[in-house]
Amino acid sequence: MHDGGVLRHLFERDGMPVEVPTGAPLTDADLKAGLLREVDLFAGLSLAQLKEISRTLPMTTCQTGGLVTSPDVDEERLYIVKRGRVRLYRLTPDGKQLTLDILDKGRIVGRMSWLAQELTDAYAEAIEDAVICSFTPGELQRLIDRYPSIGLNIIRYLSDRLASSEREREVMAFRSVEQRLATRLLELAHRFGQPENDGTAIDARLTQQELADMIGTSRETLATTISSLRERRILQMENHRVVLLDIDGLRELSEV
Amino acid sequence: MHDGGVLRHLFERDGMPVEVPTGAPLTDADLKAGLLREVDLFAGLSLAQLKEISRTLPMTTCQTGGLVTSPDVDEERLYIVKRGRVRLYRLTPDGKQLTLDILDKGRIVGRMSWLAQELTDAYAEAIEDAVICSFTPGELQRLIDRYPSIGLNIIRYLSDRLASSEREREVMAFRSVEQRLATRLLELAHRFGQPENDGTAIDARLTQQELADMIGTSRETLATTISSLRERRILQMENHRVVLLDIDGLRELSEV
DNA sequence: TCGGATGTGTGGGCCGCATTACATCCATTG
DNA sequence: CAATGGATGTAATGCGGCCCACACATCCGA
Repeated sequence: MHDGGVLRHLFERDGMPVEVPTGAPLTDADLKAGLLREVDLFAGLSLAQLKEISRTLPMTTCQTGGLVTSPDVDEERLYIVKRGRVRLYRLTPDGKQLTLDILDKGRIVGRMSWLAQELTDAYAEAIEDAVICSFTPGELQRLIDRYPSIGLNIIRYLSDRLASSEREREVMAFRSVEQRLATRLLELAHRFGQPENDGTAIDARLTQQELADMIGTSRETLATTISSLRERRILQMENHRVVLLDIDGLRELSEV
Repeated sequence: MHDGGVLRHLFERDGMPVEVPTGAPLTDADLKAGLLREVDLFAGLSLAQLKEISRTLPMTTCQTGGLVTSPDVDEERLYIVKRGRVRLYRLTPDGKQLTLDILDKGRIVGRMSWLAQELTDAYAEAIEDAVICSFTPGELQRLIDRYPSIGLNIIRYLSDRLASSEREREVMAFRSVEQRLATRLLELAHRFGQPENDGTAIDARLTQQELADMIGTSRETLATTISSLRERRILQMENHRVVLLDIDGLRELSEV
């Protein structure tokens, strides 16, 4: 098993203060309002309203590798990613990880008794330096009372997540590793892809272990699958960058 | 593959009117309000408000085996189960089914562009005679405007579903068939169990195929797993009824 | 300069499970 | 009453993928 993550967890669990929502709070109101603007949760609000909101919300930074939150944190709180990327994952008793989602700008995680149970057993780790903003349940309640559209935005967000989560269940149940990998790479390309001379690069540093955790397989199996796809000129992968060379071929694999 | 479901789908797809929200609408306002009362969605509303609501909502019946709705239905609509049980499942291109959830009293499914994408690719089939009530997006919007607590109830509901869906992803990724079966049986017992002289019976007619679809395995593998558990005096299963004899043993299996 | 981490590539053994192929054993229904 | 079709039990076979055990490369910090 890949012990990096696990050991870090154990370490941090053992009384070490979780190092995270600890960065220096940002101060510039306009900057903060600008960041909020890109958040789906606040879609439909005016800039003035965003400034109003941003005055009250603490915004913190979290550096790569830090835990934004974990099941061990008792406090109920909702986190919104403003900048950077956060990996949401579950940890099995024997140390295996399953990455549930990569959250970027505008996405939310958290746990509140009356909302968002999702994080009950999931860890959230910054995989890039991230700017995070967070609420308590009370603050969120106030916001919803004042701006009802926020409630609707939450509904929309949760139901998107639910739809894709249930799609994943089917994929895990019936598809081979190669098919799951193809599916996942296409999705990553859709979300983080950028054209490159000879194909589409996925703009994220990914180790093979991380990819394996996303599709629920072992590091070794993933490596041989990648090799096979590389031989077939479907993709290439070097120093943590994946470049898709034959999107159509990949799509064909994923759809069989 | 078990073609019962598939053939029925094909049949119904081919222009046959989906036979479902077609039962005679119920008329007694008090009865309807009583049914609404048990629905989480309307938690927190007074009986008078429920009567008010029930006047406007169509309530229909759907008999065992009927499809409440399917991805082929274009209309956007939200369904609430009042009576009976509805099985929510996905269908793969090659005819395999994965049961996502069993919905009973008070649970909702549906698809709306601004809410509840969940049903985008899922079928909902009554596995017992059911009473269903449904909204259009407009009606729901009106209800939320009038009774904001409904919006919060939806959020709570979706986030529950999301949490359990993501738990399922982990289970599918890492657990053996026996472990998945144990986990699922415990969950079914929790939701539908009733004590019996020698154990806990699961109050639902379940074929082995249906159980297999719930945990994403084949009918044959499930049969041998059941046999093994039966030999170990952990459960018994006869004419579509499962009785758990050794809950602790089962829990031990599921937790390893 | 030398370990020690950390990431990658590959091969062999083993086992879980999908698949295939039957054989019962009902419950219908003609 | 046979006949049909659904649900069940079980055994043989093959393969995908996990686990283990390496060999190697790169990038550190001491």
